[in-house]
Amino acid sequence: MATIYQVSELAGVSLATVSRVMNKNTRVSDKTKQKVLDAMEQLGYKPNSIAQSLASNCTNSVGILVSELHGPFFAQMMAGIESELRAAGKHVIITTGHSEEDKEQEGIEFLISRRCDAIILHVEAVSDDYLIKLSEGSTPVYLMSRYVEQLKDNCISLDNQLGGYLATKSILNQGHTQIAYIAGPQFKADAFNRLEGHKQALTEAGVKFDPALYYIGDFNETGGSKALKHFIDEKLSFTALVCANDEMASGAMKYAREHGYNLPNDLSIVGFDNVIFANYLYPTLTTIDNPVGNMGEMAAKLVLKDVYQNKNLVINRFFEPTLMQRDSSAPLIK
Amino acid sequence: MATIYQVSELAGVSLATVSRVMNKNTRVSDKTKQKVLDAMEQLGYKPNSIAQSLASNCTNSVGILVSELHGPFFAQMMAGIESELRAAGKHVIITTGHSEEDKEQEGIEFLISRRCDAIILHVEAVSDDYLIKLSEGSTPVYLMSRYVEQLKDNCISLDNQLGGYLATKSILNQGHTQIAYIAGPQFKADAFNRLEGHKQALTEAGVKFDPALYYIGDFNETGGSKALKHFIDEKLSFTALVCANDEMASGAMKYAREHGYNLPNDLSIVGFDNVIFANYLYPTLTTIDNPVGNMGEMAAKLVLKDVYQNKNLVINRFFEPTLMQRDSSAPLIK
DNA sequence: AATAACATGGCAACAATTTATCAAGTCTCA
DNA sequence: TGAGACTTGATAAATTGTTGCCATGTTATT
Repeated sequence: MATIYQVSELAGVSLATVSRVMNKNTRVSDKTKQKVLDAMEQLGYKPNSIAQSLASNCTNSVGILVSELHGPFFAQMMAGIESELRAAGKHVIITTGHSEEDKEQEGIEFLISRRCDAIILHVEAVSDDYLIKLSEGSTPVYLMSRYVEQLKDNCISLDNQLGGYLATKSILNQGHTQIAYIAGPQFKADAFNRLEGHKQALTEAGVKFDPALYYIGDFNETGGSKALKHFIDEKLSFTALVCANDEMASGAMKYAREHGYNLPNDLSIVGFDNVIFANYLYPTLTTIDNPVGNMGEMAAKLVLKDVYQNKNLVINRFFEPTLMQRDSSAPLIK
Repeated sequence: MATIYQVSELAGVSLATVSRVMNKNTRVSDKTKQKVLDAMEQLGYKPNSIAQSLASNCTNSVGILVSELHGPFFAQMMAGIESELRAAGKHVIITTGHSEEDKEQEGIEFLISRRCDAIILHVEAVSDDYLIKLSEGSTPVYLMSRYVEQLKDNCISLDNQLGGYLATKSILNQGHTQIAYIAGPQFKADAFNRLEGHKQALTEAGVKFDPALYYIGDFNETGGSKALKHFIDEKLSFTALVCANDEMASGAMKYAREHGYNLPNDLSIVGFDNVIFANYLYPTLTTIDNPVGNMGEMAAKLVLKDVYQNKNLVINRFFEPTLMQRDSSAPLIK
């Protein structure tokens, strides 16, 4: 690979001048500039980004930690972050945390040891205190879908409680009062807040939250199937089922169908996230739209603004979910 | 951040000794080793990976280029690659190519300019010649789901033709002979070979390939809907529909249901890839299992073996798809 | 013609490691 | 006690840039 020295030699200019052309700092005459650019072209010169990083103490890379690489939720988030950063010439280093405290910490340390200019985290197992301490270090930390008061300027969050509220409210509005709820793991802030919203809607409607109609799933399809099996095996009476995400809703739908339920007449089901396939289930899944792709883009913009001094970016740290009424939920038939 | 100098000072040993401890090359007495490790611990020393890369000409990073970040197919692939590399202390830099020639080239150049130790590509738009030329450069190139004869040692591929064959064969075995086919974009090798397999199965069964029952979709859900609409609008007669991937199959299923079809009795549908949600559609989708996660792991192993001298890895460059018979396809009712 | 402004060269310091080499010291064992 | 093996230090070169400084040369302005 060609080095800056070879470029300066071929162009017949000094090393400093080549550097000036590259960094657009000081003025260089158009003639000289062209000579240098031609030489670069001819040699196929690409600056060694490793050496640049060492000298400038800036790696042009942003670390991302997500729970899982697969799954439509994280995919949309990463796509949002990547497209925005890529357009600005930055790149992403992606790691996974698997929602386990030690793996999340390990992933974070890994990203920091790679000297990322900033890290964007979707962490679930690590404590608030750890995050606060972490952000006192030299690497700027940004949080997705998690709100920590002391770090509020660096949080991009969704009003999950509102989402949970909207989901249950839509079901209540359809006349249901016997409503089962499949929650996500309660150590995950998203899952906890969605449940809070569910309770809020119930309270508001004067319906008592029934712990028997509450089950904690794992956010996967199988968790949804298991949960519904549990409710049915317990011979509980309910006409609607609210799920903390679409995967569990689809698992529950499958189980319901296999056990003779006619959807949505026998059971109304609502999901959360509005992942792409929610619209291709049968019946199409009523769910809460989670603008996770936009949130990813916004996180990237926030980094570009804070860390890379990209001034003219308008930042919105809060996103609101909306109801997507489809066919899997319907008015209660008396 | 602490440097190696500070460690050597605190430990009271020379710089060379610290380096020896880190790189486990030469023997160092246990006593000295412990002193050094203690000093590192105390200072919270993390080697600067940038400087390491510069000096050792090895970045411990592998570049990955996929078409899209979202979508279950790529997610599973990336998850496979990442988990394997991560376990070996390497990390991944991920970029997208959007199946467009210039974007793919740009992405590749980007990864090379970051001095990745190797790059794993799932490219679709770029030519074979370009790839051959590329692999003559100093960065080792590996190809996923694309077979180029001259680079065969660096290709991890699926027998897509066999997959296409199996899909159509299963439908033929159920007595269908009027079979519509929704293909993927034919410049994509995967899509092309799946179609070849389809034709092969037809020929073998003495059924003529009917161009009228052939439509090129875009590999997305909407493409599947559009294709089926086309067949129906043309008033063509067919009892089965084979799709080149699961997304299009799910789009077609949705359209069929919305237009009064009773699945699978009125129409048998088969997909390809066996993405997770295929099993949660209604009816559950008969499809061809594509072990893309395993293929990702294998690509990572290949890199570990070739580039990082990890000897004891057994490499399998060819994968075979298998039929997943589910409920969306059924014997023809006469 | 004097002065200022601009363009460029040349040089050196710096970033944090790896790698190599040579010399010196320590220890073991016969 | 002396040979040989092992451990460690000291030092320097190499990696590929960035950055800043001062000197020099070239134009433009008044």
